[in-house]
Amino acid sequence: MSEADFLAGYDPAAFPRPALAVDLVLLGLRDGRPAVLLLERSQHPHAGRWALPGGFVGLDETLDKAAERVLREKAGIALAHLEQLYTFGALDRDPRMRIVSVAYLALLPERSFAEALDGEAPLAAAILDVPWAGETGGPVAALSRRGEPLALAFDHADILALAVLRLRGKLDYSDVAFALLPEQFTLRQLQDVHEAILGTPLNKPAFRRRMLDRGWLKPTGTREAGTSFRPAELYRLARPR
Amino acid sequence: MSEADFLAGYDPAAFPRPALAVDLVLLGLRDGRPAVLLLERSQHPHAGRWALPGGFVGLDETLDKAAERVLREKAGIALAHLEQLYTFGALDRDPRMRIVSVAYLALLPERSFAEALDGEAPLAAAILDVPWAGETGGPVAALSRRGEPLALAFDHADILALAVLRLRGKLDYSDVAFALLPEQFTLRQLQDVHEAILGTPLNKPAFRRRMLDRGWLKPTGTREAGTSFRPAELYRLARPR
DNA sequence: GCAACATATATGTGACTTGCAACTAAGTAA
DNA sequence: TTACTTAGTTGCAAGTCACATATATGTTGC
Repeated sequence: MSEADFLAGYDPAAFPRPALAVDLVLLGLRDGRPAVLLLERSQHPHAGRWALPGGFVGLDETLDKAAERVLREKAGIALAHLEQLYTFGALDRDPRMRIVSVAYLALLPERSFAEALDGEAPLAAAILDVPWAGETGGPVAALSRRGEPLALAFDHADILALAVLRLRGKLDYSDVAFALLPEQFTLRQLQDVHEAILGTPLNKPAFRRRMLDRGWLKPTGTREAGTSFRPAELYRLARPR
Repeated sequence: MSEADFLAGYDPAAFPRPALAVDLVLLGLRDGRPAVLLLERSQHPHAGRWALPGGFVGLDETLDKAAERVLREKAGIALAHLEQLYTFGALDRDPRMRIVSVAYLALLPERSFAEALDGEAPLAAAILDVPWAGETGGPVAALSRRGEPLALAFDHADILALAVLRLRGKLDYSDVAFALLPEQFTLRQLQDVHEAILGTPLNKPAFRRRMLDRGWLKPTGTREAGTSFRPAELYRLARPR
């Protein structure tokens, strides 16, 4: 925009602006299935429904910083892989006022996910039920521990659906999968992550070859402990994330 | 966010909000190279620099609608493929005040691109010089007609770089390329689009097979006109976009 | 009407990738 | 020592892709 256009068409004091928020999809794995951390809303609107942790963007913080703050304050998580997902701007997405929300995807290794659940924040885990294959897209459901679908607040079902879609799309050509694993992991664990996200079984030798040929993995020389059978080699990311 | 959190932590009247804008990457092809339409800024800040067309998001319009409006009002383009790219929220991206901008990618077929250039809006075309291969990523330059790099305003160089990156990534598995072509086109034209975006030559028979095997294309039965050699078959998209 | 020409379109082939099944290796447990 | 379970490997068929080559079909010039 030119400054003339700007001054002529928009007086920042005179025209009200949409509010700007960030919402976080806190995604991890539970029992080999994708899961998210949600907050139960106690007040209307959408009281009793489940919502993504979110917060407003301060004037003095970037979007990424706002997402980190929400991660810390609302979920009690110090560190996680965070990436911007999409910005949702429907007029009626929040009944109170116009709120535009920048959705972020946070990927939590199993341990962080469990710690966040046990922490101060009143978070609950919900299994993501994805009824479509590949990158078809479509709605997803968040299931309670008993397998019942949870009612989601606002447009958060759409945000969850997009999160799964994006993750599936990036899984094979990027290193996001490692954000869901501890620092050291076996190839089987890596395959389990891929299978959980994609929702389909993968061929073991082919997967192994592909991963090792990529050159991202470095064997540690140590093996996993505590198994009652042959322990697998532990790997780590060669170029740390 | 819970409503309690919301009311406790954020009084919409008391706390100032970032301004929210959309910026458009108007992308087309010129002489087999990717090109964008830019506006020269006449006022400070960044007077004399080149900027993406943009505008503020109204309280009563969605992000997509705001992008359509900018497309119409600032570029005089009635219709184009529009998709959200990324939301830029650095604190100092605009020296006047805090502005968060949702960047959109608009894809223009050659004809729309030329019409926009000849229209009312004072747009100029700039060739995109992409000095990296594949999806490496990195900075891009906008070149004037004489091949000199143009000084870009704000963080618009970053936005352009991301636009190229995204387009390259989506080119092969989505149908975005067709948004850069007229309704009817030859396979050679389609290949030219791919080569221009990717910045590398492609193998003809392989490209042809891949495209035809996808099942997206439908031969029209007619051929291109005006060639001084064997005219190629014209295709259209089977499932219109 | 006929060759020259330029490009469209099709075919053939070897290198590489992927999916699957069967195999060997290495640990625990009894 | 043997049974068992999972880790990790090997071999091969099917499919994909890049490249070279061959054929087809329009225009242009004579």
